[in-house]
Formats: sequence, structure tokens, C-alpha cells
Amino acid sequence: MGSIRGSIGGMRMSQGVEWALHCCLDLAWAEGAAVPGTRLAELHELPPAYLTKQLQALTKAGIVRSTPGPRGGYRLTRDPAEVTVLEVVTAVEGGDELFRCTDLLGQGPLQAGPRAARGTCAIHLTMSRAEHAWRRELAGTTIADLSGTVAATTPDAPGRVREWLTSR
Amino acid sequence: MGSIRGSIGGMRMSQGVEWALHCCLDLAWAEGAAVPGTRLAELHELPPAYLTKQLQALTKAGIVRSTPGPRGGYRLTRDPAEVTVLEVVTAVEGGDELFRCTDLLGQGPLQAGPRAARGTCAIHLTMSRAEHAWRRELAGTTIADLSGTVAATTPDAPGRVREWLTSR
DNA sequence: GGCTTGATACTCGGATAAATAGTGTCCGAGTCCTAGCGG
DNA sequence: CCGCTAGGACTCGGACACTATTTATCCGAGTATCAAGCC
Repeated sequence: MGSIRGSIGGMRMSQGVEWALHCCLDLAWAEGAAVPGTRLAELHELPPAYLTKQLQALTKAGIVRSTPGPRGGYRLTRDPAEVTVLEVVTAVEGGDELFRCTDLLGQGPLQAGPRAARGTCAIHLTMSRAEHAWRRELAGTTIADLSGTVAATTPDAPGRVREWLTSR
Repeated sequence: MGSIRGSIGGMRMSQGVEWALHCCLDLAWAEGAAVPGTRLAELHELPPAYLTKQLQALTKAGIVRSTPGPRGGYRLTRDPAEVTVLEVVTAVEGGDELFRCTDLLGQGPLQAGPRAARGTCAIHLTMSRAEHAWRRELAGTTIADLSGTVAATTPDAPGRVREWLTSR
């Protein structure tokens, strides 16, 4: 009862981000081999058509490259160490800011001055700072880093995934 | 054209957060005087009934205190210096994490080990770290800080708002 | 004149609809591989 | 036996429904104020 249950859900990140991140990891382990979206979907037990949609976003962002037809699929365009988590998040979620300032100070009966003209309001400033810190953290981690972390706890995982993905 | 236009909107923060923050600022300037939600709404030209809903969330979180009846309204329960931006955001948006890990590694044909049992996966870890940085920034700023920033650029704003709010 | 008492107006609070974004699915366009046919 | 050609199967990409969340609104419950009547 002490919780906020009754009122508002809360902003959460799109499911697609998690999927895209995992797929990037898988593709890194595939080491250049083309992997169809269908294969990735059944590896994680996800809806294939919808996962394709997320991979499409990665394609538009230039993170992966797709090739149609038999033996086709998705491949990373760059080295895993050159792809940051932020890039993936931005590709799927879009680049707009979390907080959108509607310039409340500039409107209303008081018209607290045309502050929009000379800079951002205090609230917007604080939010931007926080968001920047968030992005900085995300930009500091690459797909290769994630792979390393996983390998540290489960050394055989990459190999097993690679084998399963490339198996006929 | 280079943008992500076609695919996905992007996660953005609820409008209510901005409204709630501005209202906290207004209440701080009101200096303990009770201000009805209706008054706050017309100050910012916002839908009154919906703004009330946000203030309701602040009430449940214990940030403001409401009194019904004539001469009633909302008041801050604490000193503006003791209310952080994070508290307001959490009150309105809810406390759950932005990134929700669905434990993709633990499912699927490979079953990469019951990692859920021994800790969080690499992706979840990175996301949590970034989110923590975000929260830390938000927790480092108080309503009083915001007030100070505004006063630095527009010294007469607090007084004007106070007078307008407390005028019959 | 002071006090009781009733009505009134104003406030918040939760329950109820409309709009928007996220989720999920389907079918068509394009490409490569494969198998058959002819030389 | 080798090259050409037609078919087929597999892939992605964008267009089309469905569900959940956000946004917005309304009406009822409660309370302090105010005014009138009574002592």
C-alpha cells in the first residue's frame, strides 16, 4: 500500500533495447557469419517478426548490415569494441531527450520573461545534466566489454552460442 | 532522412514530472501559504483536473500536504532544501527501473546457465550503473537549488509568483 | 452582543473515458542457391 | 563433362492490427467559512 501502485505506471525502456543488445552480443560471437533474424528469435524464444523490426532499426543506424536471400542474415558492420551500448539504445529508442521542456515559465499570465531566448530553464538544465551522465555511462561500455563480462562468468557461453548459431 | 523517423517514438518522461517540478517551485515561493490546484493550473495554463492528479502523487509521496475546503490547497511538507528532484521524479513516475531485464540468457534452447541465481547479467549491470548515475545527479539537486538558479537569472520572479498566487 | 446552528461554497480524491505509443503480425520484393537441360 | 537457364526457397523490409500506457475529464466526499437566528 505504501507503494505508488494506484496512480502511474512509470517510464520504462522499450523491450526492443534488451533484445537488440543481446542480438549484438550474439552477432559478435558469430564472428562475421551472417545470422538470420529467425535464428536469433528462436535462440531467445522471441516473436520473430517483431525482433526483425528491432534489427531493422539497427540496420538503419548502421550498426549491422543485412543481406537477403539464402545464407543471408545480419552481421555487425564494425568491430565489437567500436560499438557502444549508447549507440544501440539510441538506434532503437530514438535520440530525443527523456525530458521534454515545454517552456512553462514562458507561458501563463505572468510571462516570466522570454527565458527561451536566452537559455534553458533551471529544471531543463538539471534534467539535461542527469541525462548526460546517463549517456556518458552508456557510451563508456562497448559490446566487446559486455562480451568480456559474460566470458568472465561463463567462459563457454560464446562458443556454444556461436556453434548453435552457425549450425545448419 | 538519416534519422530513425520511421520506426520508433522513443521513451520520454511523463509530462507530469515537469508540471510537478514547477508546482514544487511555486509552492516553495508561496512560503507555506496553501495554494489550490486550480490556481497552479491557471498559472501555467494547464488542464486543472489532470494537474490535480499529479499533485495527488506528490501527496502520497509525502512531499506536499493537502487541505480541503475554503482557504485550502497544497503546501510543501518540508523545507525546499530538503526535497530533491529525484524524490519528485520518483513520486510521479514510480520507482521502478528504466530497464527491465527479462533474463534472456536464462531462457531459450541453450539455457546459458541459471545466471539469475548468482547475479545480474552484463547488460542489466551496465544499465543499472547508468541509471544509478542518472539518479545520483537528480538526487544532488534540490528544489531550493532550482529556486536559486531561477533567482539568479530572474530575481523578481519568485516575488511576482508569490504575490500572484496569494492574491485573492 | 455573543454563541449556536445550518447552509453554502470551495477543496481534494478516486473512478471513468479518449488519445497516443508500444507490441505483435502479416504479406510482398529481392536475392541466392539448386536442379534440370542442352551443348 | 561443362555451361546455361528456369525454378524454388529463403531472406529482409515496410504496411497493417491489437494491446497497454499515458493523457484528460467528470462527479462525489469532506471541510472550513459565512450568515442568520437564538439566547
